[in-house]
Amino acid sequence: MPTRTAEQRRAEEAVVFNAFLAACPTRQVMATIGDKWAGLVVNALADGARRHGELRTTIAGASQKMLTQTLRTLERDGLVTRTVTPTVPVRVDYELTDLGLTLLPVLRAVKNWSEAHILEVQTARDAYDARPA
Amino acid sequence: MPTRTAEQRRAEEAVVFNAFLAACPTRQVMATIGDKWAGLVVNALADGARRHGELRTTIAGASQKMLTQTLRTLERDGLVTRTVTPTVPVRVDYELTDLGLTLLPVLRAVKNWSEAHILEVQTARDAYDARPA
DNA sequence: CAGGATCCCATTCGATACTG
DNA sequence: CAGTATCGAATGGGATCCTG
Repeated sequence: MPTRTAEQRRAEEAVVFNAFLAACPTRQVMATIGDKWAGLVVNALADGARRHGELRTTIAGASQKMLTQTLRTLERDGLVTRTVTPTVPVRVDYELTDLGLTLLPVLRAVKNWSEAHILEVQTARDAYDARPA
Repeated sequence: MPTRTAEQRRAEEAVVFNAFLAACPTRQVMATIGDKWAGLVVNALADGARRHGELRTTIAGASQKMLTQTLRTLERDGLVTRTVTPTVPVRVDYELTDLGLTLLPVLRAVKNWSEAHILEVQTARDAYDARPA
């Protein structure tokens, strides 16, 4: 008899795999740009710097909390810069970094695929949902 | 005095925006491929059909529940096919559809960017985390 | 072998209120 | 204007048990 059952072995493999998964570059990036708001923010900054309030109104659906949180994440990842002008009241501008700019083509690729194939996806969904239970 | 305050107006705009957001093709697609497991599954199927159990061991980190759930989503979106062979025991194969295949270049684009820039991202993160509180 | 059903914890996100 | 803090609802995701 083996010292470990198949289930135990699988559990251990899962741990290893999850560690690998956490280190996977693609997943780390996906976790950022696949974020609900991050893509929209990057897009909003594509044409140049924007103030916090501008983004707030441009991306009307984001709560102030999520907007700030998203910007922090992007800033931490080196994709945007945060510039504070200590006037009264304070002025804060966000702008894509060079690294952030290189991300735009990737986002466009996703956007292009989406717009090109969303109808097929939608059709497939409708068909699936209309299937006999 | 206006019949609606600025806050009320913003709240209404947010509702409209969220409706728009839900319909946004890019977000819908991002919601699928940005999923924790979907990308890995599509990748695992890139070279051809795989059985449920094969995927289970290939993607060791996914619980059986999440694997099935992910496959259902992909199937619903028309990205993979699910083929049941009614032997005993049952055999189920999953394979990318033509539509699913067109998604591979997009995933590769993300993967390429990730691998090319993850070090910069990591460096930025370290610098951010090491900042004076 | 494939996968449905349940339970349950962790995280996410939104709404609200408050600070410099 | 920009940002932080807190609370509660909703969701995601894992473990386990059970069925055809």
